[in-house]
Amino acid sequence: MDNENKVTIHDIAEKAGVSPSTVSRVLRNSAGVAENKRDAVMQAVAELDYRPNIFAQSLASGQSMTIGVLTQNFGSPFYDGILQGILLGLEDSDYWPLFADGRWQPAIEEQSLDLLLDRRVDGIIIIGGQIPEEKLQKVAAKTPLIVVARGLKTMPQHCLYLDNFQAGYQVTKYLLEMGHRDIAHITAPVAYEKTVNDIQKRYEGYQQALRDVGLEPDPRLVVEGNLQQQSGVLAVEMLLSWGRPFSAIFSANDQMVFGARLALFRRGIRVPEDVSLVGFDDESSAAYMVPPLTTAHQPSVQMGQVAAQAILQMINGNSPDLPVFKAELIIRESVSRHR
Amino acid sequence: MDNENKVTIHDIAEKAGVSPSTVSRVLRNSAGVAENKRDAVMQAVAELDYRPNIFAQSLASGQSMTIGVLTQNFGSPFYDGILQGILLGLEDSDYWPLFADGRWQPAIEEQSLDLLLDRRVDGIIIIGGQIPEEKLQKVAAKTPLIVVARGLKTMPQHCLYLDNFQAGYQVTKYLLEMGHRDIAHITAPVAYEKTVNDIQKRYEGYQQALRDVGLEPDPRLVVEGNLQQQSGVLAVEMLLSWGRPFSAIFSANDQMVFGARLALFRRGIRVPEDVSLVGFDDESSAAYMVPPLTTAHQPSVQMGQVAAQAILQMINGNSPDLPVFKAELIIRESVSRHR
DNA sequence: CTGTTAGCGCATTCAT
DNA sequence: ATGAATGCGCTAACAG
Repeated sequence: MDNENKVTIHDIAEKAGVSPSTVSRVLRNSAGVAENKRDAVMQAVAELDYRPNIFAQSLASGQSMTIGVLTQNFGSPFYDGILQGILLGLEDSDYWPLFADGRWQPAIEEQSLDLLLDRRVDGIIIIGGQIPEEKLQKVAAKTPLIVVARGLKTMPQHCLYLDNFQAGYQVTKYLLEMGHRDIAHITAPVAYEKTVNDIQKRYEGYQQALRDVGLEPDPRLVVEGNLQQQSGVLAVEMLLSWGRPFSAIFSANDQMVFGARLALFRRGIRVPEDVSLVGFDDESSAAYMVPPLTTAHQPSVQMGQVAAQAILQMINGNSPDLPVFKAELIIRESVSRHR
Repeated sequence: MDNENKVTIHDIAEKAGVSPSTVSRVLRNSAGVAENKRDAVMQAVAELDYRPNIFAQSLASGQSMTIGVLTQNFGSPFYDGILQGILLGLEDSDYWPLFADGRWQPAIEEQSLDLLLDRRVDGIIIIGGQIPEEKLQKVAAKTPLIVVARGLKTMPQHCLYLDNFQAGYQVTKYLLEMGHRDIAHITAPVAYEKTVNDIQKRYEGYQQALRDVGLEPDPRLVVEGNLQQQSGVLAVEMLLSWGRPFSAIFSANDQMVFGARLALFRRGIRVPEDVSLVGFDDESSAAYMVPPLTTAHQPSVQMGQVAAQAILQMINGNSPDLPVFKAELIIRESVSRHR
């Protein structure tokens, strides 16, 4: 049942005329070895196409040379960006990512985390999710841990996230500067609060921006969706039915803004002539909507990369300083100046 | 440096009053064990929270219980769908996927494949890509292999793909039935032929459909893009500059159709009143474009799931029958009846 | 059915 | 600097 060439460290030791331990030394660069022997070993390795057995290595060394990565959903643009960044950040190291998908389900998430731990990963990167903070603390006590896209109160030194408050503030401020006063907001429901408090933060930023210009946030301008596109459609329907006039909509993510766009289209409401639209996430298709959508870009790839580098540092016993990331407003054509 | 509770099979053997091998037997279910002993073992396992050391298991058994998955690009909708399917298909097994990203670069791809092999994966699923067929043959000779989204001439029994010819044919036929006669097509350039011959197949299906109703394909109606959105914009510009009238555009993927949509918008050409539009892939945002886009759905999740199940079968020594998948036309509002 | 005995392939002492 | 010896934790072949 076994495949692979079965050449072991002994074979190359024999061929190079040295002992197995010496071979191990040159391979791991763990001690000085005479030049000529080193060369002989390298040559033997090349000739026999020797591949170290990673299980034996791990068993003997106690390290798996893998980093567990727990994401919530393959196929989500923001999360995928982080994954790509992690791949980038791990590229020049000898570590390999081991991915697991929590599928937004707490039970699956915890189970996946355990499986990752069973796989004896050397470090763990968790992207978002809703695993209880206590559990994460336990994990962090035993294994290097970085949590991306989620701010944890009790363990900020493990978190890498976007300043969502300032992001929401910034978007709203932009709309205000464009002359809008009646700005609707599509957010996520209270039930999601713990999960995606990112979304709540954006909402808070929105409120603060309004207050800072003397406007009181109007609950009739705030709708809750479930972050999916379809809920954006419903959100606009809801908003319209409430009868409270608005000249702009700020959606907490791009998915819902897509739905909002469609709903407006169905109603014959023009964008941006009648209503301006701003999303969040800078999904790639946002730039190709009709009209192209203004949105806020999250540096997801960079976040992933930083996460990977940070975890490598932690594995080496350091405590990296983790930056807080900022969103960047991407101005396109879905916002017009209001009167 | 080591973490994890260090309870080994010996500890639980001792606690349960049996030998280590018996413990192994009940854990692996590899042989009959007396009820009482089995219970004692299970209890000890639970009490001590025993976690088998996977390195030792792998070293001793020669199996890694992992499936290598080589994709081309995290964040690509179609590929991500396949990944999700693989996760699903592996869910009830004891195997775990090990992902690698080839990033569309042949060199990286081959390197990733080697790394996967070094990790001693028990099977490999390769999604698309352009690793030479000879190399894949070598790999297949040693390790169970499934290639998804790529049809290989010499090893069809390892391939899982969509019937792209019939898909292209079907889309074109639909357009013809809607009264269109001047149907433009956005495909991928010859340079991509080996890589994504999926795209070529769609093109061939397009041509055949035309011929079957007595129309000769007109080269002035065919443009090449690079599969990215931006190239869809350019494609339409090109088409327009050529001056050959057309009433419909069939794009070989959704990304480019998004670009095409934007280009038409810029030119003030209405969809579908002036020009009908059909994409391919059924990206989630296609349904929320203005107007919602007609496209062809590839059962990517299902393909991934089948791939996973097939690889598990191969690992068990069977040769699974691999189905050929069909695309499904998703009719939305971007196509109108022509005259 | 069950305990004993050998490795699996490598890293790492310990001597030299 | 380098070889020999030991063990990582588990599975499997071997006896009984």
